Amino acid sequence: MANRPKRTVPRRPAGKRRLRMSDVAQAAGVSPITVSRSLRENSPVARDTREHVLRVVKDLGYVPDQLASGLASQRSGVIATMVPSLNNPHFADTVGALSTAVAPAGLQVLIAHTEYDDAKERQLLEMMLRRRPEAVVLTYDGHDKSTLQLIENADVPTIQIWETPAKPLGHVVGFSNVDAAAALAQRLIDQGYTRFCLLGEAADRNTRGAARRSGFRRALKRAGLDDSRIVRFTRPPITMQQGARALPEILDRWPDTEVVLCVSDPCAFGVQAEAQRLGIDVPQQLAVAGFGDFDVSRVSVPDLTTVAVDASAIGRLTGELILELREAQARGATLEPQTVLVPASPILRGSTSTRRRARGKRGER
Amino acid sequence: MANRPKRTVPRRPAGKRRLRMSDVAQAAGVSPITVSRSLRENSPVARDTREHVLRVVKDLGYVPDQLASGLASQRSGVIATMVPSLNNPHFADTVGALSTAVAPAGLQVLIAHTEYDDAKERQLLEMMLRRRPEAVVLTYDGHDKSTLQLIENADVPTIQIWETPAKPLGHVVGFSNVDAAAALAQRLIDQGYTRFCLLGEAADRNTRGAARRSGFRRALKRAGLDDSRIVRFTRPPITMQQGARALPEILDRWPDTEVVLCVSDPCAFGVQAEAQRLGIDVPQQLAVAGFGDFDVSRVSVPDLTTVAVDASAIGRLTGELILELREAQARGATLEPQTVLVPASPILRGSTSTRRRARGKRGER
DNA sequence: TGCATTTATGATAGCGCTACCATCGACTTG
DNA sequence: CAAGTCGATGGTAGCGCTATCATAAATGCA
Repeated sequence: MANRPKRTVPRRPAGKRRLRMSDVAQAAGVSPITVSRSLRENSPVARDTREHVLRVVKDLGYVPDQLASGLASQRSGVIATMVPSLNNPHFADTVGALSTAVAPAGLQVLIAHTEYDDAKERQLLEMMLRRRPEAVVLTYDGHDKSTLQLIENADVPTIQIWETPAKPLGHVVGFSNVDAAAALAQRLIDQGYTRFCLLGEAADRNTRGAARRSGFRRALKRAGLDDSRIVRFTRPPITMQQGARALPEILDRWPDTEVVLCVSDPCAFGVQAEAQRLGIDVPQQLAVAGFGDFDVSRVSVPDLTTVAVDASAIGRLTGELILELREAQARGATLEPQTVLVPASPILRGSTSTRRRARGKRGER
Repeated sequence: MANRPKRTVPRRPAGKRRLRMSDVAQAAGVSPITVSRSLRENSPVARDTREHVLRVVKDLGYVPDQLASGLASQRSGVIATMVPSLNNPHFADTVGALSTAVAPAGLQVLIAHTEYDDAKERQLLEMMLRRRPEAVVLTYDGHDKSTLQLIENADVPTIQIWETPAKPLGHVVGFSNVDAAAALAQRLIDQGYTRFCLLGEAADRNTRGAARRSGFRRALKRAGLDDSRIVRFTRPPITMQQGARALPEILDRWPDTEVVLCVSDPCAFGVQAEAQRLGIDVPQQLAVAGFGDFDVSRVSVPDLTTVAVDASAIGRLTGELILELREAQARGATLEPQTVLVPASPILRGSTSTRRRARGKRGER
């Protein structure tokens, strides 16, 4: 059993080796573990020792290696977040608030955008799971089976946001898109509107757009109104351009339409802009409503009726939930699946009239 | 030299232990290293062996641990990206394209948003450096000293995007905001406009907004025109609302203004919407131009004159550059600092008139 | 004062993977 | 046919950190 010779060449060239914890320890005259403890709060180190070590850390410009730390502690410090699209101010706000909320705990948010594609979602999720995230945040209700399997195997806390799924995978932070959309439609029905057209995406399930359409239709049906005037685009997100292109089709198929209910504000802005281009007065000849209370809806002329959602709150509350989960885990406890609701309520603005309207006006155009 | 007893309790409870590579190896009847090689392309494994191993991996639902892999290989698979704000369609496009470009190589993009705050930038950058990123992407020109020090110490390839800094830290993928803004202003000067007002952020350096203003002013100065009509907001990003609120001030201070040049499209849209609200015709009484060719600029009525920038191309080219760097590093080579330029050119649309204008029209309002 | 308890620090052994070198057999080549 | 070459696989020793246990010193309590 002859001893092989020790490694002759170190893996990293010795000349420009990166600083390690042991280098700091040596410089500070303590053991590496004391440096480790000094760098973490809530570790039993004498105040003087910690101050001294931190000074040395700063002087040397030492930056700890979180790959090593994560491997040893089995805590990656990563939160995996799947969003359908980065290019959506709401998700940007949510993710921003989430990362701000968890940053003090040293957690970072890793984002993947699925582009509303199941296969891509699965693949990206697996990529994220390799980093052993401490929580997975999903901005989706529907997921295909292999994705669900992946999450189940991973044994990681899951938080679904921007939704209230019928069968949650774990925790939930969101609101009911169905109810919020229905509430908006109801408000417009109350004002005397009767002929609605719905603008949204093709899918009939598993997207927020589908949920909103279903809410719109529920309100119309309950009021005994026609809920069959629907224009569908391919897949989300629906753009301003698509909204603009849809208006002529709507006017062509249902010339007496009074209100266009859109899956989201950008789409509604497109409709409104196209109406302006065509010389159709909003809201006198045609009313328009969106969903989400985007910036553009507050600035456009007239400003847009919509549903206000507090995107930042969703992110913040998600972050707080994650911190709770983490703390519970540290205590060896587990948290029951939580459902946190955030408000989402209609805001009536200039793009829909507040007075009861005479019927048929638009039909005469 | 008595042997201490071996650890009695394993770190992870044995019951629900996560699958490791050695489990896969055992199940497949090969050594762990063969599993490792099978999972990576370009590793010398017999085709049959690899297929067999991959099947076992799939059957067991094994997901490799990238913390461990990264630590051992000294390749984190992470690209650190600093953006000022997530809530900006351009950066969203750039980051999206970047992550799509590098995904095939197994790289993931870690994003931090600095909110245009130096201290925050430094802190977030250090957080990212702990993950030992393989490249750092900065969407900023100006950085304070301690940030620069951090990057220098980290010894990591750096790519500055959306800019062409005077003194680049490393590689660059972007365009000259100064030149692009000057080109837009020049086109408008060519059309006969003479009285310009500039709308932008407070800072005079180190932001894209400052660079654009300086480009606008350069063109005005060269044409012998007044470049002193400037309205400044606090800090970027400038919103639609801020644009809207600025218009009355502009009209008050310089009633004969012909053109409002804005630091970005959202701001320009705000100005245009406010003009509509005030009954000022765009472009007949007032012309408006933005920067960036956002969605809203193509849909609004009239559509907005702007500078088109290919945000996705910046991301894609950055990704390709990173892959090149990586490959070079694998060969033991190093790449000279590259500068990759993307096009950015003015687009004249309805918010500025294409006909030479009679002067003073607006003054008569 | 003596003993239990707490506090501060250290030594050791992994965390799960891959770099490095070694080995072995098959194949080529003069 | 010996010697070299190459392709496939494996053994070992880390990567840089922290969990765990051990130990020494300080403190509390009767």
